[in-house]
Amino acid sequence: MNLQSPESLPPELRHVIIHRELEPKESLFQQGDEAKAFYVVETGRLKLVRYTSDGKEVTFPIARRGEMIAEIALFSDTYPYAVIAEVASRVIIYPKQPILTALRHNSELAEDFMAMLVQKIHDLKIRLELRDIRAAHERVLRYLQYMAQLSEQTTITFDRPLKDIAVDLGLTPETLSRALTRLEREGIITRTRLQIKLQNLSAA
Amino acid sequence: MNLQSPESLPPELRHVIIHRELEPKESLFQQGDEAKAFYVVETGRLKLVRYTSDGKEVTFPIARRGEMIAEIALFSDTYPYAVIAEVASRVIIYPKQPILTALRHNSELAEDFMAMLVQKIHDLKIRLELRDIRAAHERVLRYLQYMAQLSEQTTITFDRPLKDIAVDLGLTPETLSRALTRLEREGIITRTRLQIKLQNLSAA
DNA sequence: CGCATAGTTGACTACGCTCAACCCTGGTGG
DNA sequence: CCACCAGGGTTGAGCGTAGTCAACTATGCG
Repeated sequence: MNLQSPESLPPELRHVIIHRELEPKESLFQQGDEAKAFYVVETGRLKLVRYTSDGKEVTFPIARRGEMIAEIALFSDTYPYAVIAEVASRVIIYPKQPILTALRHNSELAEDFMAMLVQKIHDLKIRLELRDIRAAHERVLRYLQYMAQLSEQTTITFDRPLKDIAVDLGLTPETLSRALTRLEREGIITRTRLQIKLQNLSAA
Repeated sequence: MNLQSPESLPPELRHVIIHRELEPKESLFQQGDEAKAFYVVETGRLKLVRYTSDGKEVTFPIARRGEMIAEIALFSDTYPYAVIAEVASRVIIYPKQPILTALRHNSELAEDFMAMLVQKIHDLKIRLELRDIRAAHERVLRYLQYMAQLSEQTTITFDRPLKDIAVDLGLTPETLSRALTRLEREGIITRTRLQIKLQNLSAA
């Protein structure tokens, strides 16, 4: 049972979910809208946009397939931010009341949901930790090590452009590029296009 | 019913929880230890430390009373990081199996737990968003606005030293100090010690 | 009264950002 | 098949700002 793959859900929940296709720039919901559902990304790439009281906006990327969007909706009346598709995307819609009811009555589902939340917390912490590493090349290296660890490989293949990785890391594409060439020059990684191989995981 | 205040818990859960006092520098658990419990901070201040494969360490502050620690333990076999008390601290211990059982059988408790997790995700996202604001004074201002919004006040009183705030914001104390004096000089805030008042929430 | 710690201020440095030019690749159309 | 174009990636030069180090002040506690 898994909220990321609806076909595994129990029938009473499976038939209340809807899919929605979004075109580039189309918004899934606006900041302040009534919180009616939470979502899971099926395909595409979206971003979260928050408008602050002084009118500026802060954005936050939502990239990965299977990522939850607006889980806060379940425990809040309105959305505290807007979500906008960056490219054509497809999401699963879980309407608030039905999913809350299902979570209450189906402990297995609730457990899966909790595990997803916990995982997300872990991911966010990692990302925040990375930001505390000032030196770009070290931050990138730590990121690569983390990715390698996840996939249990020493070679990482990116499924999206480096400039997207850069914003995830809080760097500009230029700085990321320089950091990678530096790591390569120092013999810590080798790379071909979007493939990067870590050389010696043990050494400093 | 609330995991942050044990007296509100049902008896079957209340009598399995334990409290633990930690002295400064004492560790709650080590990275790689078997995940036996998750925790909630009652008093004090702790930090999370992760040792990377190349021996360096990355830390992460855990400050607030009521904050959960190691919720990942519930869905993982080992702790992926260590937690160490920075000052004398006291935590509630929720042993893994009993709490998992309670969450399965008590949907109200599960809902409270999910709400806590969702809230934590929200907090982490906000913190991550703040890091994307490069200019120190703007980052600080955004942080102050966010704090003010939470407490629905225009005056913020800090319960911990500014240098702790600084690390939360990813700044050095010196830079935070300069940012605050700048905001004050520009008439955006006024302050006395650890009290800060936002002047005009509307203007840029 | 003195000590420890927090906070402030100053001078200098370093590193990431910005802007700009250029290369390379892949896709499209004549 | 080549010409063109668009986007990603790389490289370079210069700048700005946060970090670092150090000295000093303020505050609170024994």
